[in-house]
Amino acid sequence: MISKPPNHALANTRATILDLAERLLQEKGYNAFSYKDISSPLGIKNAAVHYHFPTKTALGVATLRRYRERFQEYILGFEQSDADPLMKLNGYIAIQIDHLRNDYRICLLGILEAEYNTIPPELCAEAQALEKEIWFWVRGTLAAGREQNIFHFMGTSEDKACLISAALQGALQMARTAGQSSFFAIVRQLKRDLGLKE
Amino acid sequence: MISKPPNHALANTRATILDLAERLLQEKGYNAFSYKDISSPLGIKNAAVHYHFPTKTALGVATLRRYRERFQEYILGFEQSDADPLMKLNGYIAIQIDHLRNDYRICLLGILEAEYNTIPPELCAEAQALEKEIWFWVRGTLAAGREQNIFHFMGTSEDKACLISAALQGALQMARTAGQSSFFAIVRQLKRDLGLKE
DNA sequence: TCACCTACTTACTTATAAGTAAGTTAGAGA
DNA sequence: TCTCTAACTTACTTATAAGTAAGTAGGTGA
Repeated sequence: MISKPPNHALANTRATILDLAERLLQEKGYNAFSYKDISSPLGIKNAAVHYHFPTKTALGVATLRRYRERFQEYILGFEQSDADPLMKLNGYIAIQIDHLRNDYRICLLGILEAEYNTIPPELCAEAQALEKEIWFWVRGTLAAGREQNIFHFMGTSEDKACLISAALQGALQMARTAGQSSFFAIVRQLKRDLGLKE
Repeated sequence: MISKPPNHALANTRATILDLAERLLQEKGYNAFSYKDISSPLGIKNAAVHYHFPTKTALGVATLRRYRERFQEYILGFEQSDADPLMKLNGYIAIQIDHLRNDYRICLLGILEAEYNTIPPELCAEAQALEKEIWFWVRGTLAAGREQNIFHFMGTSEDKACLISAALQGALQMARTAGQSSFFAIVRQLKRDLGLKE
C-alpha cells in the first residue's frame, strides 16, 4: 500500500514553502529574502525549511522548476483547447496583469536577470531555460497569428517575440515607479503595433 | 582664498566612490553590494566610505542624483546642438548599448524597480523622479519626430514612450540570459515599429 | 608655531544571514 | 507492541553586513 504523507502542522509544507518562495522572489528578489521570511509566516522554524530544501540554491531551483512546469502545462492547455493566437497572447498578458494586481509582483525572469551576477549559477541556468521556453512559445504564437492574418507586423517573428517579452517584463517593473497605468499603456501600444483594433 | 582639497591617496575619493557605486548598482544591484565592495578596490577602509556617505541610503541617493544630473546635461547637449529626433533616439539607444558592452550592465531604473520593495524609500523617490524625466524626454522626442515625419506610429506618443523605455530596460536584462543578439533584435524591431528603414 | 580641519584608520558593536548537528514526536507498517 | 521514518525543533556555528567612536596624520590659515 502507498503510505499517505503524515499530517503535521501543514497539509503540504513543501508546496507551501514553494508558494511563498515564488511570491518572495517576485516581490523582493532572491537576495532580499531569507529563510525567516518563509519559516515565520508558516509558523515553523528555519531548520524545517532547511529540511525540505537544504540550501537556498536548492529552494530557488525548485521554485523555478515548478514555475517552468506550470508554464508548460499552461501552454499545453492552449494546444488542447483550440485557442487562436490572439487568445493565446491575451492569456499571456493576463498572467502579467495578475502579477501586477497582486502587489506589483514582477516576472520571475525580471528579478533573476536583474540579480544575474549575484545568484548561484544553477539559478542562472534555470532562468536561461525559462527565457528560451517563453520566447519560443511567443515566437510561435506570433508567427501563427500573422499567417492567419490576425497580427500584422514588419520584420521576423523572432525579433517581435523578443520585443514583446522584454516590453512586458519592463512594463511590470515600470509600474512600480510609474503606476499601473503605465503598464496598460504598454499593452495598448503593443497591440496597436500588432495591427489590432482598439 | 578658497582652500584646495588636500591630496591623499585619491585625487577625488568621493567621485571615485560614486563611480564604483554606480557600476555596482548596475552590475549587482543595491542589496548585493557592500561597503567592502567599494573600499577594497579603492584601497581604503570601510569607515572611509562611511566618512563620505554616512549610510548606504545616502550613498544610493547621491549616486542616483548624480546620474540624473548627468542625464539632464546629456539631453541639454542635444538641445544646444540641433540634433533631430532620430539622432536623439539613437543617442539614447547608444547609452544602452554602452551598458550592454560594459559587462552587461543594466539600466539603473531596472534594478531599482526590481528591488523596489526592499530599498529605502529615499531611493524609491529618486527612481520615480528619474523614470519621469526619461519618459518625458522620450515622449517629447517621439512627438517631435512624428511631426517631422521621421517616426511613424499609431496611438499617442505617451504610450509609445512607455513602450520604448520599458522595452529597452527589459532588453538589457534579457541580454543576460539570451545574449547580446536579443538586445539588438529588440532595437531592430523598435525601429521597424517606428517606420524607420533598416 | 599653533590650533584646526579634512580625510582618513583602528577597533569595535549589533544584527542578521545561511547552514548544521543532535534531539523529539507522531503516526505507519510489520 | 515495537520500531522505523518523516517532519520537524532546539541550539548552536560561522560569516558578513551596516554602522560608530575614538584616534591620527598632514596640510592650512591666523
